[in-house]
Amino acid sequence: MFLSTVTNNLDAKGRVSVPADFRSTISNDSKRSPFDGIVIWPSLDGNFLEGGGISLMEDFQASLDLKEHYDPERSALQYAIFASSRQLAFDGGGRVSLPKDMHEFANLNGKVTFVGLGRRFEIWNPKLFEERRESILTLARESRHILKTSNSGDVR
Amino acid sequence: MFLSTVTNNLDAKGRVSVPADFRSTISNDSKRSPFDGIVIWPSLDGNFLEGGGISLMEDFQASLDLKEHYDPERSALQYAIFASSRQLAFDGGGRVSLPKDMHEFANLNGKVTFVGLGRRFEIWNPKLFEERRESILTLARESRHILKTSNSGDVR
DNA sequence: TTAATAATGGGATAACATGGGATTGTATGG
DNA sequence: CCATACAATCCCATGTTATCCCATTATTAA
Repeated sequence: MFLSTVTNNLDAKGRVSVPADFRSTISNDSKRSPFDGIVIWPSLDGNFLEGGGISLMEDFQASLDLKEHYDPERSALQYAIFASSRQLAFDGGGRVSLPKDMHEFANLNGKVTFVGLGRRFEIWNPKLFEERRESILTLARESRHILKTSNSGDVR
Repeated sequence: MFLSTVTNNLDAKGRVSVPADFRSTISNDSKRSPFDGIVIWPSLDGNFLEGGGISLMEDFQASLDLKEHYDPERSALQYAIFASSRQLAFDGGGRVSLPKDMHEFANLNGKVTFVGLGRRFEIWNPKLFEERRESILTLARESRHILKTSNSGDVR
């Protein structure tokens, strides 16, 4: 499970260390398929990247298999995620190198922020993430009374 | 699993490098049947090619075997895929040579784009692919809220 | 303090995509 | 049956890019 938020350096070669906690999450989970690395793709929700272990893609594959072949949703998702994604292998130090087009998409330079979100994670420009975080937390505060009454402990 | 999108050169001899990731996907998967290459066929959905490893054909075969011999769907698919497909072996450098009729069908000249879609991939004229990609991603963005809920929450 | 885990920098090495020539194979006609 | 022409395949050479490997520093744990 991907938890916590970590900011690491993006070096001149385009490499960045994946947080050690994320790496161990991936290696624990990847007994099924032994790709030692991550998969990332550009988000549909904004200028940041989304990612996870290869098993995330396999789960996704399985859910696509349930849809009809001609289902437009199915091909939309295949293009948006499978076709737009990249597999990035870890080097000996647990780093991956982010492709240049991904740099541009997510406005990455110097530092990148990994945001753990359970099954998957996000990769942000730290400054943009801070703005996003502020606005989302504001929203959460405003609506927290709704959360209290509407469920008993299962806040997501 | 076939992931990401890669554009490579089509040389004067009609050869093109299959992306290294695709090749390793095929060789990992082909323990069942050791054909070192790909299988391609003209798509039924437009002017592009579809393809995969030989194991993909075996999966098709298996699902066709579930249908009755006289099932019209069965023979239609046999004609559309098995009869229309070609096996293309890798050369020493991981290239295949695309037959001329396939060039014409998919409007290939100079550069070709490999699009990973999980179990299979597509081969496009880069320009045509870009148009298709734009329209599909637009659709995906518009319906992404639906997509989120339809995929057990966490996979977008 | 010492050892162990992480993150990071940089040089050496291997992999990949690509072009061109040489060789083999295959179909066709004599 | 052999000879020829054409095309397909193999093989090697190249530049570029990515990856491997080692060294250094910082942080944490024993």
